[in-house]
Amino acid sequence: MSKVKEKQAKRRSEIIESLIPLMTSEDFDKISVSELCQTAGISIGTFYHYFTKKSDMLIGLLWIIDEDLKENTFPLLTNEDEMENLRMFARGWASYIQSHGLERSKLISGVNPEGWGNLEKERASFQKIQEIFEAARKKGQISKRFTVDELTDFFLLMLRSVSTDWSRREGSYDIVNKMEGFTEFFIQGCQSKGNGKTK
Amino acid sequence: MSKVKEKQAKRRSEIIESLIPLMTSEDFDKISVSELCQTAGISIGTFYHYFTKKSDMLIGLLWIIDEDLKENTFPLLTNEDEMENLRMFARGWASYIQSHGLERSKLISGVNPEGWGNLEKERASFQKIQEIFEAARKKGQISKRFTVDELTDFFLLMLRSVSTDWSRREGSYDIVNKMEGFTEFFIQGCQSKGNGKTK
Amino acid sequence: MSKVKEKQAKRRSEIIESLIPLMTSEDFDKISVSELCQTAGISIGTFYHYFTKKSDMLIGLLWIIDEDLKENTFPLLTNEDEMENLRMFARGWASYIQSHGLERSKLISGVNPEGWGNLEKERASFQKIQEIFEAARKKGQISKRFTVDELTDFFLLMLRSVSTDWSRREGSYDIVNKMEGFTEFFIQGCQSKGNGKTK
Amino acid sequence: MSKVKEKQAKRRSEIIESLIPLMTSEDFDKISVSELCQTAGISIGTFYHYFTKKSDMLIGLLWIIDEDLKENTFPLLTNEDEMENLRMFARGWASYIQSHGLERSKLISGVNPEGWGNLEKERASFQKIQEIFEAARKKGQISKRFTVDELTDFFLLMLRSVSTDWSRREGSYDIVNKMEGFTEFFIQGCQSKGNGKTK
DNA sequence: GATGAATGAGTGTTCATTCAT
DNA sequence: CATGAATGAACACTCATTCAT
Repeated sequence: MSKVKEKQAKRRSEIIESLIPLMTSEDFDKISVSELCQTAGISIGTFYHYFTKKSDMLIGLLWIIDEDLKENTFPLLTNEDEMENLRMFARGWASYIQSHGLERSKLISGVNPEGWGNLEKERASFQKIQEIFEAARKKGQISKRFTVDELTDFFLLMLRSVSTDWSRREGSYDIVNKMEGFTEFFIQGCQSKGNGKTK
Repeated sequence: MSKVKEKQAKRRSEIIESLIPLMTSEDFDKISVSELCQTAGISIGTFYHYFTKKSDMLIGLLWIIDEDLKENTFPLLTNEDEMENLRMFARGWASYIQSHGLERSKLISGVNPEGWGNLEKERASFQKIQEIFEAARKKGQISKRFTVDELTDFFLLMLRSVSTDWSRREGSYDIVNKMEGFTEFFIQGCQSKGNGKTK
Repeated sequence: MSKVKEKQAKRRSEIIESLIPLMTSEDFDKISVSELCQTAGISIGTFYHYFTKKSDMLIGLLWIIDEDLKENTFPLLTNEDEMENLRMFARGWASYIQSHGLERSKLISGVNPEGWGNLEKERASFQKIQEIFEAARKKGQISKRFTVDELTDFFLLMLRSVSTDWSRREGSYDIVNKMEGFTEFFIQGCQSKGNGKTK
Repeated sequence: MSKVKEKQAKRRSEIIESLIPLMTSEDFDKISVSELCQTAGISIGTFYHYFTKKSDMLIGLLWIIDEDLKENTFPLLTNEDEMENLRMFARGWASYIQSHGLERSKLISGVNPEGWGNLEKERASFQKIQEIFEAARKKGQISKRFTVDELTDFFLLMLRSVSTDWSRREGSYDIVNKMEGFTEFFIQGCQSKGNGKTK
């Protein structure tokens, strides 16, 4: 990357970083560009100097977060037991939130899933989780009642759910611990064989 | 209710009913009032005759659905075993969807959760589920790892998740059966005691 | 047409009429919608109530003018001698300008030909002139040096040229008489057989 | 001119030359400065180093073209018969287009006549044609029906018309020959004495 | 009760121009 | 000389809401 491009990329990241709190506290569609600019302390012209379209900002934001995830969490997911990888993923995710502050909690698992079309499906986190479940299915670790897609959706929903709750309570408890609990919840659930109505 | 009021309420309901397909197929914020009116076959003036604000329509819609739920599903939730009530609720909900068509599936558990403020929390379905979990907590049926609010959120997320998946696949499988599977998934999960890493 | 639609059409025409002076004095692209609205004494909302896009206004304007032309001038163009029809067209056009005021002079032959794409080619006036030249070609009344398209372009250019001049001089001379002169200029020119360099 | 100034002028010309294809293929107003810079391979800063305003570029462009015209075509216009000078001008112009490629055809007679204010009237080509018609008037070579200004306008319109047509057909015919035909058309027309309806 | 014309603040986006480096 | 980051007014267009008929 040339010096100029590098500088641009840096500034772009700075702007994005400054917008994370706003982005996570409100629906993206509900935030106007001028609001975005006021928050970032830049002019509208500057915004459009760095982002071609409003939605480019969002994509940039997700990209930054995914890069972090890829770098720090994905390398740890090498266990033979896929359920262990699931635990690892959840733990890595919870730690990430804890070290980067409240705001990002929603962004890893998806900010505003509705209306994103296929954007979410292309994201690193989504794909990684899907990979794990696919491997688990092959190894016979998960109940045949549920499809891989369903479990992926559901696992992401859980991540979102815990993160939202933690945000709502303003980080008043240990999210890593809580996350472990829910992960077990999840793992027990998806391994269940019967229909629960055993006599 | 006076004769006049009754007539008004009836017309209001008619309008709402005619808008359910549209409401469920798109994000409420993305639908304009004029689009709403065109679909319902009424003028903008008429719309504002029956609804003070655009969002009143949405509230009315949810109210209608909740009424149905209250009338047909709630009376069945009288079992001593709260987990059984949970199963009942899920089954009632799945049946409702099956008999009323694809479109309403999202509306029971919430159309556009984000940005609703506290609207969701005031809804009958949310409150009923919360009641069940509170009772279950008192009876010691659920793990202490999770709060009632968390479980309520999570259960609703699951309902949404299954319904969304079913919509996406255009009703290609038996939702009642699928729902039972996920309910068991859920029940097993929330009864889990350990953290899964105990040897 | 229903009562409502009729009323709408009337109002639309009123708005267009009130904008003719502005439309003819400046490049359409250079006039902003808000300027248009201020001139017409309506709000931006009202403008968009009657016209879907800014350019719809322009099309409406041309339509009104063409309708007038069709009604009053076209029926006269029945002479066997096509050059006589050309004279008639030019005279009808000049009269129209004289009775409707300065402003419309440009609009018959085209306001801003550049960037119109094929809009101009679809206009009644363009097509009528083309028809006349085609008939003239068949009857052997015009030199083979020039194509029908070229002559049509050129004749319209002449109309525009005279009208622009007359506007510039604020109607200080008799346009009908002037037009006759130019029409003869034109007719002599397009009947020329040689290449002018005969020794 | 100082060495520095000279170098500046040279660079300015280079930039202008590199922009001719773009300038002639699109409406000047529709081309943004950044587009101009990208095409010329310079930065926005550099552009504004050489041109005070965007429109300065256009004026510079016309100036270059006019210089060429002055140098190569004007010296030939010395015939006693002004109509011969007109033929010469048209021929010189057509040759110029043929040797410099399609793109410049519009630029000689004017790129975007509308909205130029008096810019066009100050251009060398306009003034030269006007001089010819003035001389012709004095010598009694042209009909008294038309003013010098009208004929000048009209002659330029013809040049534009032929050039536009040639561009549109991508140079598929011999423009010099075509131009001769139209010049004769024009000359015959402007020498006409009667009103054509005399018996 | 029913209508739809009218409103105007608000939206995302463009772009000529300035200026510190 | 050259750069491109920064600016902000301006643009076309949307839409929830009001109100006279």
